[in-house]
Amino acid sequence: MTDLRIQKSNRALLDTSFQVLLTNPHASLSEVAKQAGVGRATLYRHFPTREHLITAIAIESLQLVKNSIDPIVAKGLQEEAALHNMVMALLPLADRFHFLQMIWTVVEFDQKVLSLYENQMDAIKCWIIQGQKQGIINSDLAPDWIVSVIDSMLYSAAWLLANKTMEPTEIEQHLVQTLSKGIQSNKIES
Amino acid sequence: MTDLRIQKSNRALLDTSFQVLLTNPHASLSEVAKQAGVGRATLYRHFPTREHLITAIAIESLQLVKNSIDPIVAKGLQEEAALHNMVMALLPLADRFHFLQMIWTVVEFDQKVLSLYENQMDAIKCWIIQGQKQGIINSDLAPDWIVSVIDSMLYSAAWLLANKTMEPTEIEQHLVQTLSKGIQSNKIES
DNA sequence: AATATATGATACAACACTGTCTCATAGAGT
DNA sequence: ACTCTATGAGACAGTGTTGTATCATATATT
Repeated sequence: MTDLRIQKSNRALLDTSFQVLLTNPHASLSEVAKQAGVGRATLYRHFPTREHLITAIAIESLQLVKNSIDPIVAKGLQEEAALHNMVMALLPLADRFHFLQMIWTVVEFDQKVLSLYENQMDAIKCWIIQGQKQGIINSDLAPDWIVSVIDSMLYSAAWLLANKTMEPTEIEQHLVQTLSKGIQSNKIES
Repeated sequence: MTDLRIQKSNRALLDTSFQVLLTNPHASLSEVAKQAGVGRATLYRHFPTREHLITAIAIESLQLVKNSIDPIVAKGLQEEAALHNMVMALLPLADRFHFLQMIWTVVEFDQKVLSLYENQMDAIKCWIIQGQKQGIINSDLAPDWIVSVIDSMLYSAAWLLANKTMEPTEIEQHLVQTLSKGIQSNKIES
């Protein structure tokens, strides 16, 4: 039914352009196509404009994030371990966060992408608020602040990962530790 | 001696282009000149190329940061208050950090700027290491990680400030609190 | 094997931005 | 008041990118 060639090109373009644009948000589409091992014309057949391409990557990134987060959010934030799980689930997607954050400054996003993003952030925010009610998360801090901190620390982690200045496992530990101490409720002193 | 017009144009260009490029790193120089209320030709007289302009902003930003940080680093990190002071000194310059971090991904920096930046980061790193030896800062965390976290949290703060989602004073409190708890040594339990 | 179609290569016009140049003018310094 | 010069406006060529169109070829699908 569906031509294999289409799927192959599509995947190569989606994957490669993500990598390329992550490194250089203003790489030309010639460059992207070249790196993807695909003709420039083919790129335009799959994605009519540059904006379409970026939007597609953004949507896929948000979908990946959603898939990782949803089950954890669903379980609720009733124990400290949940925060740990969240960070561990998000860390492999740090580069996707990085992409969204970076491209945001360069491109005006589609309304569809915007609402996807906001829904995602709202879900985390509600989850945080629940954690605050449960006494897990420090209630002195505004939920918006906490979400923003999680976001930016993932960015940090992604940067250090990309530049290979630290070992992935070490970054994991540091991220969980710093974040936990930074935002957890200080009521619990065992 | 020095023509006032030169100074006026130079200041307007430096200030405005910082603001404009902060919002959109790929704004054209026409746009920059227009916003600065200066002719495009004048911009090119002051800064021969786009790279010269960006380099000039970067150097000024690093200088501002240096001026704020140096006295605090000089005092050393021997008490918790020092960390507080550092954050408070850096917060007003969060947008400068934001700029450096953002432009970094877009432009290959001059070697001069690069070494300025690295010296700055090294100074903070040494200061952190000192704090670790003093038992103020958590020794489990790599200095590189801590520097990166400070950097990214400032970014967070800058973003929230820019988007006016939170009050400046509230952001200050949250920033100091989250950072302190996140990286301070946990030996001290009063 | 025969047909359909996705692809690569290439040419093309439209467009925006860069950096250079010129010239009249407004505004500095003396 | 006079001179010097920084500025604004505009024209200009060069360049790179975008998006469209065409055509022969390779490769799926049937």
